Amino acid sequence: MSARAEEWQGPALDHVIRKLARFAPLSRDEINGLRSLPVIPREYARGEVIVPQGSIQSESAVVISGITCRTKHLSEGTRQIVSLQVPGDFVDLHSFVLKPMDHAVEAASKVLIGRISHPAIEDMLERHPRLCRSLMWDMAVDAAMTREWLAITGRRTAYQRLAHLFCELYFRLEWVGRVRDQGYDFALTQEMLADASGLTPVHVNRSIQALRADGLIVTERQRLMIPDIGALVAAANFDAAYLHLLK
Amino acid sequence: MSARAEEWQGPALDHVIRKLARFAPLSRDEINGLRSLPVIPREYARGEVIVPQGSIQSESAVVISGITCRTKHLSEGTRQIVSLQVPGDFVDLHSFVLKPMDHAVEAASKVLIGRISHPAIEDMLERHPRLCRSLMWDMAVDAAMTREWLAITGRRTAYQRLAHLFCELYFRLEWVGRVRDQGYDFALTQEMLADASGLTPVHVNRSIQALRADGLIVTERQRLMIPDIGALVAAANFDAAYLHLLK
DNA sequence: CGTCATATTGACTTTAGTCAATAGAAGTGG
DNA sequence: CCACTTCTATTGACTAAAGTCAATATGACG
Repeated sequence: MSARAEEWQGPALDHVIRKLARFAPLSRDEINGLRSLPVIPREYARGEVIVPQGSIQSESAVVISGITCRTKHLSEGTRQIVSLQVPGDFVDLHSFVLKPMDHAVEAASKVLIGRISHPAIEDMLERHPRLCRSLMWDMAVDAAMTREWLAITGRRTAYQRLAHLFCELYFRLEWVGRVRDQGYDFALTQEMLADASGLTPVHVNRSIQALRADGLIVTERQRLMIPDIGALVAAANFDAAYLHLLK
Repeated sequence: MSARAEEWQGPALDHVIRKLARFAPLSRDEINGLRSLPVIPREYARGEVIVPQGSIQSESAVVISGITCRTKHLSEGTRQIVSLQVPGDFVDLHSFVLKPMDHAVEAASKVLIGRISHPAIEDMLERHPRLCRSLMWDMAVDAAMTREWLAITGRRTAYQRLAHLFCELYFRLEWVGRVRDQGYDFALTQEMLADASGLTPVHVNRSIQALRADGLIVTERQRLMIPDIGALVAAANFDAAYLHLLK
C-alpha cells in the first residue's frame, strides 16, 4: 500500500455512504462530512488479528476489501465467530462507545481495512448531529444479524446453518458488487466455518459434502459457486429481511 | 393501573438514567431531558405479546418491573429467545431506527413496561445531542449480550448454557435491586428456558436436575435460589465483563 | 373436583462430536 | 522445478450429547 491516507478519503467510504443512505437520505453536507473523515488504510493476511479481544480501541475500522470476522475466545480454548463483515461494513463501530472489546476482529481472508479515529468521528457528529442516528441504524442492523445467527445456531441443523451462512454472504456480497458468475471469493477454511456455525470441522466437512451432493454449492479453490440461489435459499429457509438491504 | 402518565415520568426511568450514567456522566439538563420524557405505563401477563414480529413501531418500551424476552419465530414453527430484559432495560430501543421488527417481544413474567414515543425521543435528542451517544452505548451493550449468548449457544453444553443464563440474570437483577436472600423471582417455564438456550424442554429439565443435584440452584415456586453464586459462576465459566455493569 | 399447564420420567433415535489416520494443496527454500 | 513442511480437507470407526415420543406426575386455578 503506497497510497497516502488522503487518497482514501473518497472511495474508501463509498460503500459505507451508500449503505447509510438506506436508512435516511444524506444531505450533501453530511456526505461531505463522511467523505472528509481521514481513513488510514491497512492490509492484513488471513488469520491476522485486526482488533484484539479485551483491547481499548481509539479508532473504528471499515472493511474495504476482503472479509473479516468477529471472534469470541472462550475460556475453554474454543472460540465462536459471531459475525462476518464484507466491504462497506464497520468491523467495530461499537468500539466508539463500548470499551473494552468483548471480542476480537480477525482477517478471514486477505483484507484491506480503513481505520477512522474516534475523535474524527466525534468531530463529524458534532458538525452533523443527525448522522448519529445513521450510525445507530448501522449498529441496529448489525445487532439484527447477530440475533439471526443466534436463532439459526440455536434452532437449525448443521446443514441448514451452513446453507444459511452461504446465503447471507451471497446477498451481502452481491450488494457490494462482489458476486460474479453466481459465485464469490471465499477464503474461509472449514475450521473457520465450524467456529462460525458452532460445529466441529469434521461435521462441517460432512455437511458441506451433503450440500455439494444436493447440487446447492460448488467449491473450487478460494471460490464458492451457487448454481441456483433460489434452491439454496429454500434449503436454508433463508429470509433476507433482517439484512435490511432494500432501498 | 390507575396512575396517570405524568406520575411515571420520574421514577419509571430511574434505572434507565442510572444505567446510562455508566457510560458517561449526565448533566442536570440531560437528566431532566430524560425525566421529562412522557412514559405511558402498561401491564402484561406472562406470555402476552408486547411487540409483534414484523411490526413497525412508533414507540420504544422500557421494562419497569418483571422480565421480558425477545423471540424470533422461525419458519419451521420453532422459536428462539434471543435476549431477556430486566427492569431498566429498553426492550426495543433499536425500533427507533430499525423497522420492521425482526423479532417479537413478549412478557416472560407479569410485567410492567413504560412506552416512550419515538417523536418524544427524537425531540429529546434534538435538545441534547450528546444523549445520542448514550443511547448508542446502550445498544452496544445490548449487542454485546447477544454476542455472548451466541458464543455460549454455539460452544457450550446444555448444563453450562443454563448455568450461564442463571448467572447473567443474577448479576443483572442484582444491579437493579431484585436479588433478595440469594435468589430472585423467576417465572420462566422450562419451555421458555429451552427456547432461550436452544434446547428441548426435556433436555432442559434434565440439565436443571443436574444443576440441582450439584447444589448450584434451588427452585421453588416462582423463585430461583442460588446458594453459592461463586460456585455457579465457576460452573458456567461466567465472566460478567460483557454486561458492562461496573461504575 | 376437574382441567389445563408444567414438570418429570423412561425408552429409544438421531445428530453431532471425538480420535486418529490419510490424502491433497499450498507455500518455502534451495 | 523439486523436496519438504505445513495447512486443510477427507474418511472411518466409535462415543456422547441432545432430541423424540409418549406416558405419568404435579400443581395452580376456577
